[in-house]
Amino acid sequence: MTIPDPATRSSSGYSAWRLITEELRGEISDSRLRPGDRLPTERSIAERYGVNRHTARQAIAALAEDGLIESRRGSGTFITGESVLVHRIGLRTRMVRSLGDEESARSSGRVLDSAIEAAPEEVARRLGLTDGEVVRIESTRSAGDQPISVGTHWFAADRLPDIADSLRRTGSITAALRAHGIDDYLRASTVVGARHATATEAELLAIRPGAIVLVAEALDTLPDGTPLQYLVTRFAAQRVRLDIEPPHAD
Amino acid sequence: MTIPDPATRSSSGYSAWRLITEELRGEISDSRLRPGDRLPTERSIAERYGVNRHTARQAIAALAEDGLIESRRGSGTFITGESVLVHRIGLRTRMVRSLGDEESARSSGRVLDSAIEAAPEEVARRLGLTDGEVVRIESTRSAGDQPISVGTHWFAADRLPDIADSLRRTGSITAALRAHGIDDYLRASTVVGARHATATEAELLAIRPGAIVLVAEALDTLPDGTPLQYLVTRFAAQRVRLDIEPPHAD
DNA sequence: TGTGATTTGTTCGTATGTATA
DNA sequence: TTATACATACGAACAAATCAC
Repeated sequence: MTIPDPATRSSSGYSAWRLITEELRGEISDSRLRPGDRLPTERSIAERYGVNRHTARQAIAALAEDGLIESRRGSGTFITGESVLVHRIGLRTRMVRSLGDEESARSSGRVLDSAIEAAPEEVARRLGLTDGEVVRIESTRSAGDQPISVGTHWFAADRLPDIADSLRRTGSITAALRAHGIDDYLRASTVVGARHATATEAELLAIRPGAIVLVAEALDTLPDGTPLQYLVTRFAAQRVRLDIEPPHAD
Repeated sequence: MTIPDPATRSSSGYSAWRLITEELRGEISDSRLRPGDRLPTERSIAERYGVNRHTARQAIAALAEDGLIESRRGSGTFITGESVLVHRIGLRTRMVRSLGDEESARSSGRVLDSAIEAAPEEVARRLGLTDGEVVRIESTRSAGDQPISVGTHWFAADRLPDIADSLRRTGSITAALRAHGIDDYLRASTVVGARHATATEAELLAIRPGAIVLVAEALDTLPDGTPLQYLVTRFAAQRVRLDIEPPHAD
């Protein structure tokens, strides 16, 4: 491929860097460039297409945001070959299950931070609180050494004032709730969206700032329907798919 | 906010443009900048933070990719105030339902293209075909004048050879299947991911190239479990949330 | 071990094109 | 027509991380 003149390009509606992006994307999906392979250097790509290094960089950046490649300063840019985890969203399933296999056993959660504070409006509405305080917990979950998700959990503070400590001890919501006499809870609703990661999220998830996160906003209730936990979980989209458990046919 | 010296920044790990991005993002989510408002010009942002216009542009570009803002050449950059549609994924619900409301009535599908061809491996596996041909249909769905999703549908060609024509006539999968004597079908599985849009998808969905699409990969079956339709739907993430119908408690 | 070369990351400067007001 | 504002692209410089010798 050669980059056309600016005059030709302007009529076609494609800029040089977009053409280069598509070209490189093709080489990756055709497996001409395979996971672990090193991409040519910015300079050589720039020379190959007869453009400035900035232009080549912009093309490369677009691929990096898709998680197709990963740049390492001083070293080079490499084709990523990350395995995809499938996280099941269901009535009772809260596990991370690997497509490949036995990784699930090594899935582990960790509490980053917790606080008791006034309930934000949205949270109060979801938890059915007219007014009052909530326990907010920030957590992460990893499978093996790969971070999978970061989550923010809210519980009514009057019902479960020290849920954070239990969670810190057990490393699992289910176990922490059991310690408070709650043996079962159900997923009442889940809404999924996607956006770019914030700087903090990117750091916690070990992805590039600007990479995509899947955002799942969910409400867990007791079997009788009482709201228990409102949570917002952000998954690294390049590593995770959400598997929606089908509703049971009546 | 002031951008610290490069020396100070290098220890903090944040570049100037990232700091500006976060700052602007905060102003938008705090509603200090509201939908329809105009962002300060690149030049004034650059001056405000004492950086080069390129640096300001890089910060602004990150917000544009999130769909938070929209740049119009010659005019300015504006805060987008797109309404969010909630698309319900459930056992039988296939409608697009607006948060606001009455938009749902104006939801309409359109067939872009169809062909009968050999089943790709993945599709054959999902549809339970050992070998054979499939009908592939490319479609779009809009609510009002806003494109919501583009979808690729696959049906076994021996079962429903002219499903494409029926779909073209009726504009609805449900109606098209009814015309072929199929009165009911169920969602058997859904897997959701997210990635950046391709150039084609961006054009069809009226989003910026590089904006995010939610990708839902699903299998519909007859009530007896026979695979009926395998489909991959791409939603404009900046306009759509997927609402997962909770499984019924036994 | 250390030193220089390589490679990516960030920033500034400048120029030109294109769309809009 | 003119001015404004965003889009793309080139050139230069330096920083930071890594690698090869």
